[in-house]
Parts: sequence; structure tokens; C-alpha cells
Amino acid sequence: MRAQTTAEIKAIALKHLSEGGPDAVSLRAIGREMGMSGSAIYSYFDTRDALITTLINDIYTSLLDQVESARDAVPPDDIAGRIVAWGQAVRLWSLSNPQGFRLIYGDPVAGYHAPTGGPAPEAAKRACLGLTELAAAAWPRAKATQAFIEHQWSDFSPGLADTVREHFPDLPPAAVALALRMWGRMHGLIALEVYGHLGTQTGDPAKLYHAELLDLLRSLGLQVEHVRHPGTPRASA
Amino acid sequence: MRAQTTAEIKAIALKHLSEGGPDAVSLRAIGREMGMSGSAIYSYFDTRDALITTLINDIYTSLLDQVESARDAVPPDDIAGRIVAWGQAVRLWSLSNPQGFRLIYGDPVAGYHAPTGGPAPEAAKRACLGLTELAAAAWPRAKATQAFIEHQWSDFSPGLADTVREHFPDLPPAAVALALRMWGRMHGLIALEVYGHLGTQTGDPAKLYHAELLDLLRSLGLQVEHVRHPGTPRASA
DNA sequence: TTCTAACTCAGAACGGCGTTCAGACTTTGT
DNA sequence: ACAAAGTCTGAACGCCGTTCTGAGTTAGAA
Repeated sequence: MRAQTTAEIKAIALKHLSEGGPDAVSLRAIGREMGMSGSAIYSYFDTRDALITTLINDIYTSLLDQVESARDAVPPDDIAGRIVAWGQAVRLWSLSNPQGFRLIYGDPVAGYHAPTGGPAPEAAKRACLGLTELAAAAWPRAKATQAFIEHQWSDFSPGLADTVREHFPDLPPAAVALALRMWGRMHGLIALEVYGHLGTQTGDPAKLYHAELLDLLRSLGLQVEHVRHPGTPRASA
Repeated sequence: MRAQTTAEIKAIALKHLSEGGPDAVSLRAIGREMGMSGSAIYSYFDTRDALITTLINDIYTSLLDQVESARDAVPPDDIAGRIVAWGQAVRLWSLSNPQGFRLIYGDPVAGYHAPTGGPAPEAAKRACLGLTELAAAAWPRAKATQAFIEHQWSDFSPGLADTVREHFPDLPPAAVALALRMWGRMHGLIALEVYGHLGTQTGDPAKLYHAELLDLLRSLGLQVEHVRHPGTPRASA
């Protein structure tokens, strides 16, 4: 069965990725492990970049599955809790799948470039929409402190901007900018931690990241009293 | 002259890096361009990783030269201006040297690992100390809003922690944590922009980043009235 | 000056990689 | 029964880092 062989290729590629990083994903090595010739893979993927692209899609999707499920475990009216749950889920997934994080957000591999003309991947849309939803929910209160943001719809990448505008037709552009800044704020500490720039201790970055999330909530004018300490993974009551 | 040949190797390596990314730095290609055999490079660098390491040091140093000089162009009592100058300088350097940014903060190259046991590179110390100095200057006012941070000296990576403690013996650990969070906040949006996750428009990320810096100042309890609009590169009056 | 040690380079070689191609083999549809 | 499509092998090309052998040169000591 063709689908099964394709799945096996992807599974072995994922294993090599998590064990040795993006550069360890080699068609010859995959074929070797499957008892096939390296060139046989070309019956299933046009090129190595095509395999990498599907890996990125799969991994990005798994990240968003986990993040959205963590967010949805918190009641919709607990905006602060949903934001913290989202942020903690992103970090925990990234620490559990550092190579996946590198593949999505870092240099995927030598000379790889995503299909620029094509539509934005589904997972990227979900990430953008999820963050925008959080920002939109927080916007009524955040407006007071974040009013200095000036932004326009036209500033955004066309594909994602259309998707966001379709889902949130009445949202002020400043709220979308807020979503991107929330993204950046979560991404910064996680990237530094994943790439080993925050030192070697394990407990410390968790405290640091939790403090950052609390400060983010404060920026949005949200209450923080009922948010749990980072000792527990799920960070909202 | 040995030093001159070494410098030429580094120069060509830097050129290949900026043109084709970290994977374009190949010993054979460098030798080809110098009219030498590929193996001749081994008289000057023990291995390719050694060359990459010196490139990282050089590039990191150039980043900190630029950032420190931008910071020092602002009077020491203008703390907000110095923070914004630092942040804007980091972003402008990163956009001018995207491949350098990837080399320092991303996956440098296949299977590369920095000498873990050795002392922290000089440039990393300067980055850490510079940010800590800014955080220390802002701490008297930031204390009021950032008091929820709990942190301990022992949490940090030994090498850098010793250096920081040596320069700022009386600084509360929470201020060091604040410095790391400032770093993460700047790094997040810059990394997303350098790696192309913020869309293709050019004007937008600048506004976004400037808004983030303003919000950072607000988090620190600093005045923001006299900070210029991002249209001008140097962002403090 | 002569001898020796160190340094610098070329070139072949090994194993790894992505990719292409010709050919053999199997499966499927008619 | 025959043709078309798909699947796989193995060789080949050019790229890479790295190692090794062996020339050629340089510099210092006897």
C-alpha cells in the first residue's frame, strides 16, 4: 500500500529528526533503515524538500493540536487563563520537541525555502487565528493601555491578513498587532531556551517564562490572582 | 604571512555566509576561490567547526560593537532612551545581517556544537552585562511593577552568573531576570521577522517592534514621551 | 653551510549526501 | 495477452568534511 509506505517514510524521518536534528533527515539513511535504496524514496516524494515540507506541516499541526486543546481546557470567559494556557502549552511542546521547533521556526535545512506563492499552511492560519482570538477577547480591557498602537490592515502579509479579516471582520487592526506582539513575546524566551542561550539549569527558564506571561497579562489590564504557579503544567484554574 | 591568509579565509567565509547562509560556508569552496586546495585550509583551522566558531565570535562582536555604540550615543541618565537605542540597534543589525543572526541565534550548521566546557564567549558576556546594566538602571522604578518576580542567583548558568555577580554585586536577582526577559522580548519579534514569519511587508514589523519597545518601557514604569517615532533609526532624543 | 625540523600545500582517497537515469520487475486495466 | 503505470535497484555525477601521503619551502641550530 502506497499510503503505508509514505507513512513509514515520514515516521522514520521524524525519528531521525528528533534524534539528530534537521540535517539527520537524509533520504539515503531513511532508505537504508527501510531496506530500500535511497533513490526509491523518489517514488513517494519528489525531492527532499518535499519531505521536509510535509514534516513541517505535520509537526506544526501537532503543535497547534496541543496548544488549542490546552486553551480549550480553560473556560472561554477566563481570558487570562486561556492566554496563559496557550503560552505554557507552546513552551512545553517546544521543549518536548526542540528539533520540531527548530524545523518550524529556525533554519529548516540547507537551502530549503517554503513555496512562497502558495497559500499559507493550515497550521500557520490556526496559530494566527488562535492568537488573534485571544487578543480580540482581551482587547476591550487592553485598549486602555495599548491605545498607542497604530496599525493598518494593509501592513500584513496578504494571505494571512485575508484569513484573519474574514474571521474577525470588526476587529481593529491594533488588536491584530497585539496578537503578533503576544506571539513575539512568547516566542522570544522559548527560542532562547530551545537554542541554549539561557544557561543550562532546568528550573530557571520556567520561572522566567511564567513571569513574562504574568507581565503580559498586566500589559493587557487583566487580573492575575487566580493563575497558578508554574509548578503545575496547566497554568490556569 | 599566516595572519593574512587566515584573515582572507575568514573574509571569504563571511562573504559566502551572507550570500548563501551557514551551509554555503564550505572549505572546498573557500579554497577554490583562493586558488588553493580544500585541504589546505586545515593548516589554518583544525576543522570546519573551528572556522564557524571564529565566525560566530567575530559576528557576535560586531553586533555588540554596534549595539553598545548606539546605546552610548544616548546620555546615561536617559534610561528609556538607552533601552530603546539598544533594542533598535539589535533589530537593525539583525536585519542587515540576517545570516549572521541565524549563525548566532539559530542552528549554525549541521551538527555544530559550541565548546560547552569552555568559558563563555566575550561577546555573550558583553550582551548579558549590557542588558543587566540597563535593567539595573531601570530597576528602581521597575521594582514597583515587577515585584512579583522571584528569582535566585543559583538559577543561572554558572559562567555568566559569576561574571554578572562580579560586575553587579548588589543587584537583586530579580533585576537579572528582568534583563533576560527584556532580551527575550526583543529577540522574539526580531527572530520572527528574520525568519520570515511576520509576512512580507517591510514597513509593518518596524511599527510592531517599536510598539513592543514602548510597551516594555511602560512595563518598567518609564516615561515614553520623548522617544522618537521609528521613522528615524536612532530612536531616542 | 649543512642538516633538520616545522610548516604549507596538492592530490588522492573514504564515506556521506541529493539527485538523475537506464533498466528490470511487478502490478493493474483493458 | 498486451500495454501502461508504478516500484525499485544500482550506477553515476557532483557536492561535502576529513585524513593521509608526499612533495616543496622555510627557518633555526649545529
